Formats: sequence, C-alpha cells, structure tokens
Amino acid sequence: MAQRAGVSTATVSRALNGKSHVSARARERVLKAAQELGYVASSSAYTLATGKSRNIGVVLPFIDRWFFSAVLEGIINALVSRGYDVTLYSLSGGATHRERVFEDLVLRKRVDGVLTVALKLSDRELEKLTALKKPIVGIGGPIPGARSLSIDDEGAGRLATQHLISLGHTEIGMIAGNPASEMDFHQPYLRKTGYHEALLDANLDFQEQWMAEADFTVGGGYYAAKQMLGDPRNKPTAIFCASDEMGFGAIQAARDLGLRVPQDISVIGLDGHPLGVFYGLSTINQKTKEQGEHGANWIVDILESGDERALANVEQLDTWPIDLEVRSSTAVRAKE
Amino acid sequence: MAQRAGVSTATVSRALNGKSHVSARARERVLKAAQELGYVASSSAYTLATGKSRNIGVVLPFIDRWFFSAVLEGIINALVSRGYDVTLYSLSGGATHRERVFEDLVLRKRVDGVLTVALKLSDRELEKLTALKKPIVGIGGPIPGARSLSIDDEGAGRLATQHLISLGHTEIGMIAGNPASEMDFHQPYLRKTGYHEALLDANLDFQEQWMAEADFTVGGGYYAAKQMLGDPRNKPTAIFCASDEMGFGAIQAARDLGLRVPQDISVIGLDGHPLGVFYGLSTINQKTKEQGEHGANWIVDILESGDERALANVEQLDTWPIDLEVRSSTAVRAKE
DNA sequence: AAGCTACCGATAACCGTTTACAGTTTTTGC
DNA sequence: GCAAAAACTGTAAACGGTTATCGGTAGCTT
Repeated sequence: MAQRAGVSTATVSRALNGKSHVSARARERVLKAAQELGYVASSSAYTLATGKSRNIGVVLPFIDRWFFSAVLEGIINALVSRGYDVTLYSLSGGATHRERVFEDLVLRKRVDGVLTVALKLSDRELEKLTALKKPIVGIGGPIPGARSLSIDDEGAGRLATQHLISLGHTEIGMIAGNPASEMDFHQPYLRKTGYHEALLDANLDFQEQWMAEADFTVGGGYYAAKQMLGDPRNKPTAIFCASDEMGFGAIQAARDLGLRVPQDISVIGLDGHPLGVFYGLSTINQKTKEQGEHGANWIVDILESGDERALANVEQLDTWPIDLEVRSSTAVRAKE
Repeated sequence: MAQRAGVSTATVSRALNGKSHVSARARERVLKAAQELGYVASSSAYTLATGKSRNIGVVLPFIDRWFFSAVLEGIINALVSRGYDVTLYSLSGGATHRERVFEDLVLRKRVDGVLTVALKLSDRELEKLTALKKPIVGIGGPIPGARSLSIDDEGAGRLATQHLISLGHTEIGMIAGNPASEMDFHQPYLRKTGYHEALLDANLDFQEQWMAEADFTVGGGYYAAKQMLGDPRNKPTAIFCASDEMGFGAIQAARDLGLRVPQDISVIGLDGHPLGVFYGLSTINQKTKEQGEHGANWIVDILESGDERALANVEQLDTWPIDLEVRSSTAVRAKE
C-alpha cells in the first residue's frame, strides 16, 4: 500500500503501530505518506492477523430506560477513551431476539470481551458466553464463574430504610421491583431483603399492605403508591422505592391524593437519577454512569494486562460504593 | 478447519452459506462436523474476503435522553432482525471525544453503513463520513448530500399551535429548544417557525415574553414555564413545548404555581414519550422507535439491493408522518 | 584494517474466509 | 450406450494486514 513512502510493508506496520526499531527518518516518511494517501488500516485484516478486535460487546435488557442508558453512556465514554469500539446487543426484542443475540454473539466472534448489564443469564446463555473464552464482566449483578461489579443491593435497601427509621417513622412501606419482570434482575429480591432486615433490627412491624410491586417505571410507581396511600385504614408514613423513577411516581401519587411531601409522607428512592434534584427526592446514589465507566475500564485492564492468566474468567464480585443523598422528600415523622 | 468432514474448504464455505451447488450429502456432513467441533466462523476473515461486515455504525449526540435511546432501541431491533450488528458512537464525551469518533469511524473501516441521529455535522465531519464511500442515512434532520428521514418539524410546530388556537386560545406561549445546545439540532428553529406561522395565519399576537428557551429536559421545561407563568402581568393561557419532557416540566411548574391543567393553562408537547399517557399530556406523536426501525431498514435495503448505483449517497429527504394525540392537558380556553 | 556486533529493513509466511477456475462426476437427451 | 451438458467439488489465489526470520550494513573494537 503505502510503500510509496519508499519502505517495506513491515516498516510501515511497525511505524504505524509505534513498535520496535524503526529509524526516526523512516517513521517520518511513513507518516507523511499515510497522511498524503489518506491511508486507513483495515480493522478486519488487523483482527485476522492479530486475533484482537479492539471491540467490546455490551448486552443489556433495555436501552430506553434510564439506568441502562446511563450505564451505557459511561461504558462508551470509557471505551472510546481507551480506543475501543462497542457493539451493542439489546434483549428488548423478545425471546427469539434474545436467543439470536447470544447465538450471534458467539457465532461471529468479533469481540474481545463482553460486558453484561443487570442481567441474570440462563445456563445455556452462560455456557454460550463462556465458550467464547473471552473475558466477561457483569455490571449490576453477579455472574456465576465470571467477574462482576455491583452495589450491595441488600445494604442499599437497609440504608434507605434505616434513614426513614432514624427520622422517627415506624410505618414504612416499600415499592419493590417486580421479580417476574422480563429482565430477570437480581436487585428486586435483595433490596426487599434489606428493607425487611432493617425493620427487624429496629423491632418494627411489617404489614402485608405496605409492600407493593412495580416495574421500575414512573407509571408503575404511581399506581402502586396510589393504591397504598389511597387506603385510609392503614397507610404508611414513609415509602422506600426500589428505583428513583418509581419514587417520582410515588411523589406524584401522594400529591394527587392531597398528601404533602414530606410533611404527610416521606419518600426515598434508589438510583441517583438526575431528575431527583428536580423532584427533591432523597435517594441512594449508586453513581450509575461511573459504574459503567469502571466496568469498562476493568475489562480493558484485563485485556491489556498481557497476563495470560488474567484472561481466564474467575468468579469475583466487586462491591461498588453508594451514597445516601438526603433531599427534601424525607423528613421527621409528623406528630399526630 | 472443518475438513474433518472430509471435504474441501470451498465446499464447507458453500455449504454453510447455503450458496450454489452443493450435494445434500456433502452439506449434511459439513453441518454435522460443524456441530461436533463447535465451529464458528470468523467475521474478520469473512469481512476481509468479501468486503462486507454486516455491521452498521450508529452515531448520536447522547444516549441517556429519551428521544435518542428510543430511536436507538428501534434501530437495534430492526438490525438484529436482519442479521446486522451495530457499533455505537456517542458524542457526549466532549469535543476531543467527538473528533476521535469521526476519526475512528473512518480509520477502522469496519462498518457497512452509517446512521446518524438528529445530528448537524460540521463540514469536516461530513467530509470524513462521505470519504467512507458507504451509505449514510440521517434520522431526525437532513444531511447534505445524503439520505435522511425526518418529521416535518415546521408542520409539527404549526399543528400543535393550531390545536391550541382551535380551542379558543389567543395568548399562546412556547418553550422552544435552545439552539446553542451542544447537539446542534435542526429541530429547535423549525418548530419555532411553525409556531410563528400558525399565529400569523390566525392573526394572533405574538409577545416576546411568551417565548422561552430550554434544553429539552424536564428540568429545563420546569424552570422556563415557571418564569413564564409566574409573571402575573401577561401570562399565556396555553403553552406549546418543543418536547414532551419539557411539557412534563411545564405541567409540574403550573401545578406548583397553583394553576390547574387544563382549566387554567393548556399544555401540549411534541414527541410521543411513553410517560405522556401518565401525565395526560397532549402531544404530537412522532413514533420515535418506529422512526429508528424505518431508518435501519432503509439502510439495509440499500446495502442489499445489489444495485451499485443505490450505494452512492444522494440527497434525499423522506418525511415521516406525525399524529396529533389529544389527552387531558389541553382544553378550551376558560371564559373570563 | 579486519572482524564482530548491533540494528534496521525486506522477504515471505500466515491469519481464516470467499470465490474464480478448472477438474470430475453425474445426469440427460438422443 | 455415448456425447454433451449440468451439477458438483477441489485447488489456489486473493483479501490486507502482522511478524519471524534472515541478510546486509554501519559502527566499534582490537
């Protein structure tokens, strides 16, 4: 190609890749020629020759929900900075779609590694993935036999609940995730457990009607909260929502029922959604975007460590820190 | 590789690709051998040999905003169905990031085509892109010299405004986009123009303080609406918001000011955001996800047409239909 | 000045597919 | 039953890079 620089292909390759012994003069000529000819290296030839693609596969259950798009944003920014591309696989297209994604991912082996987001994989899917013999990192939920990065969901649930307890609340409701939800999260169950534990530790009552399930969306939170708060017989004075978006819905529901937040009802969410500031929603901030960045950097570190052993998948769970962010939606319990 | 099937590589290739003349017996043996060995084809070798990558590059300004993630969701679903991968480029990482994206996109020529979303490109970027000699389709805004798919933003602005006029409103405000916004949309200006034209057609007054600018987010809409509606001297009785999310913010602002929607103030948005149902926000539905699907199918059609001429980029603008969806946030103007 | 040692640069093999072309077998028509 | 045509299969040459190997040259040392 660019031997019009007057050197051999080997020199061109070495010069462009900044590798070993090339004289400064030769490198200069190569660079100049590449510039003039608008030379572009073909990634497929590079991949074929080296076995590396500088491309990471990201698979997530949805794209148009805040948590996932925020993680994705973090992932992409980190990967672009380190010179990697990302090819995206969404499972939102239904079951046949889902199958196809895992089929394709393994069939066209064009990724150096895989990042999954908040996904609980079936045995078969896990098998497909590990058959790739490429590093896998899960964000937001453990993956058997692979590395993962996640907040302590149980601890987060406990912390949120304890915050409400510390404000003097004794009748505390929760809007949890819907475990039957398509995405098969780990989170719903764990956050619920944390809530129960906090109540238990404080010797507080738990009542059936203080627990509702929704789908993590604003609308879902709205309807669940309206049911819970609309019943005059036994309504809680505080609610912990397993996601900020459900928290927004709950605040809205409370207002529509004529309840003042936080005087009549305290609400706390979990996520760190940017709109939280706008709604004044107290929350557990899990710094979602940073979580994505961290996971992305992690997988690149593994790939570039140069250590063969590092490439093997080992089970490892890193816990990501969380912050309690108190805003105006939580306050001390009103005197009767 | 899989010549343990007892046939040549050529036959293997033909059998697996379902191409021309291969005997049933040979095909069977190849398939069986592939199964046994867990054979997977290498996409890079395929790409190198054929020049096709079955991969589309998608470049968008943000990921974690509803419009973009919805378009993306549509794009991905359509492309997966047709057997294509997508590699994603986000411009949200700042200027150096942005430059790098276009540099990379062209440098590692690993896409068969490019889809841009709501992007106004600089001359240099456009040049880089067309240098690829690959089909380009723009969604949500025309691209000079290439195909694009977009709603009639001016018409949408006019329709929304006319809806308010038809309800008897004469003092109509607008929360438009912020043209200085990083993403460099086409939309803000056009939607504003439609609004002005509708007022003009109906011989209605336009006042400076009925026009505000915001950044397309809920928070932005909230603050803008609060300014506009908080001024007791000359407030409008209806507001057209250039995005649904700003509409949600406007509704919230109105409520916080003690105004009832729609009795005291009508609000209409533009997008078709799923939360619109929840807020009862009247809107112009632009069927975002379908728009993404359509754009994706379009580019694949071009690639697979087999017609050399079709591959060349020609300037063409397809107009995407919109629907007026009337909900409970707009009503006839209250009698004084 | 001759020999040794670095070190740089060119040649060629290889990565894993597709595909043109040629060769072989089978089918078909008479 | 034979020739011609059709169907199938194998060989080998791309595709566009990377990299091991080897040869040549220049600079040092003795």
